[in-house]
Amino acid sequence: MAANLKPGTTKARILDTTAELFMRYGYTGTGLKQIVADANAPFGSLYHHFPGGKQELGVEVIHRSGAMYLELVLGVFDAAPDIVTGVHDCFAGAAEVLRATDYADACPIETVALEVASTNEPLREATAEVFESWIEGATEKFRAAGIDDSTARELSISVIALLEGAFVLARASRATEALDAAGKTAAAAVEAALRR
Amino acid sequence: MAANLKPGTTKARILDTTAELFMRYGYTGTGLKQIVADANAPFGSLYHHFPGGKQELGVEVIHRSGAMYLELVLGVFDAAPDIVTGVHDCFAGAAEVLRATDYADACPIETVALEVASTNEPLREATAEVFESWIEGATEKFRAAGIDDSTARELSISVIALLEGAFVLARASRATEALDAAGKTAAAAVEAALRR
DNA sequence: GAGAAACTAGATAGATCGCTCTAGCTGGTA
DNA sequence: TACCAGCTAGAGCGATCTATCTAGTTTCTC
Repeated sequence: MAANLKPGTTKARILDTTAELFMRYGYTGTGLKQIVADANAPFGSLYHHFPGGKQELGVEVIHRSGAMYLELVLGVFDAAPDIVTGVHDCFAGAAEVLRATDYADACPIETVALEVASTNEPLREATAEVFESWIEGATEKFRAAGIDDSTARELSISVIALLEGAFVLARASRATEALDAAGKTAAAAVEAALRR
Repeated sequence: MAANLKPGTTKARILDTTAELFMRYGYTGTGLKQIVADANAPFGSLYHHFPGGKQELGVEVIHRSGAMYLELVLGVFDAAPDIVTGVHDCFAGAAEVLRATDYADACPIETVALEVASTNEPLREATAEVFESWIEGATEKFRAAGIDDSTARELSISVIALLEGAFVLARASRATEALDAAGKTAAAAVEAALRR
């Protein structure tokens, strides 16, 4: 966990920089030299804070980014008057961020998840844990709105899949049409579950 | 296009091998040395057939894999008695392939699409073209079933996003739960569009 | 203020990256 | 047979990759 870690420290700068680079260039596409350069950190510090090297850094970044993103999305949910609006706002917000960052900042771990799924067990497990935490977080919200357990979980998985899938299409096409369409479908799926 | 290309030739072997490696290891994660080794091809042949190097090879692999996958999915669609069953069968078939290949063979271009979206324009455009061809192919099927144009396109995007997103979750968790859930949601979305 | 621990700093090793280069081989045509 | 593309074959280049190593600096504790 990246708890009680003072912001602005070398370690925090390395983690934040790495998270950003992972979003844009992926795991294999991000070099350690580039990380320390962008983070204004000396190379030695990297291996001091992460003796396990790139893999240990990657695991920590995934957990950290995953936790931050969960909080961000739950915040959007809590600010909305109901869960249908909440889901809609998540997709709309994601579209806005994507446009503002020239289609770079989408999901912080999606690219890494696909890259490492067949090559690096510790990293794969980290991404699986993050996705599971997102699913559980969303399931809790849907259950609280009166949707039964099994439906709530299926719905959570589908909404997250819609978001992740739309990110791929949106980044490839450099357009937010996919996020708009997926957002509509996600909201409709939630409405249908509520009516059941 | 990879039309009229005899199978078994050096060029075809290179293309097929590269496509498989891209699925498992992504674009940056796949080395040219590994490609020629796996394809049983000499290094010189690679640059003879693809003077533009890795990028030209990548573009051709993306177009080729994209066209093959489109045909595969349309085949599943045509074999089904109706489009709701067709969509369901696509997700079920994908789950089966994933299980059979130890969660390696999902979408042939998704990983590459995310990797190159912010780093390589020609490759990014190739992935965007493939996704657009898939969207148009699905839209045509839905329109043929009586769904209006704009709804059909939104539905196509959503179904593809569900599939791509489920691939990420399934490969990360090494389980097909996400494909099952996304498949149910996709089928429900198609049913809803038909009832409109 | 002394000593230990934490951290910074960067040169460098060894492997691998994409790519270029020159030869040699093969099959079809004159 | 002579020739010429098309293709095969792989050595090797400069750059870059992750990781290790030693040394210097700062910060905290007693």
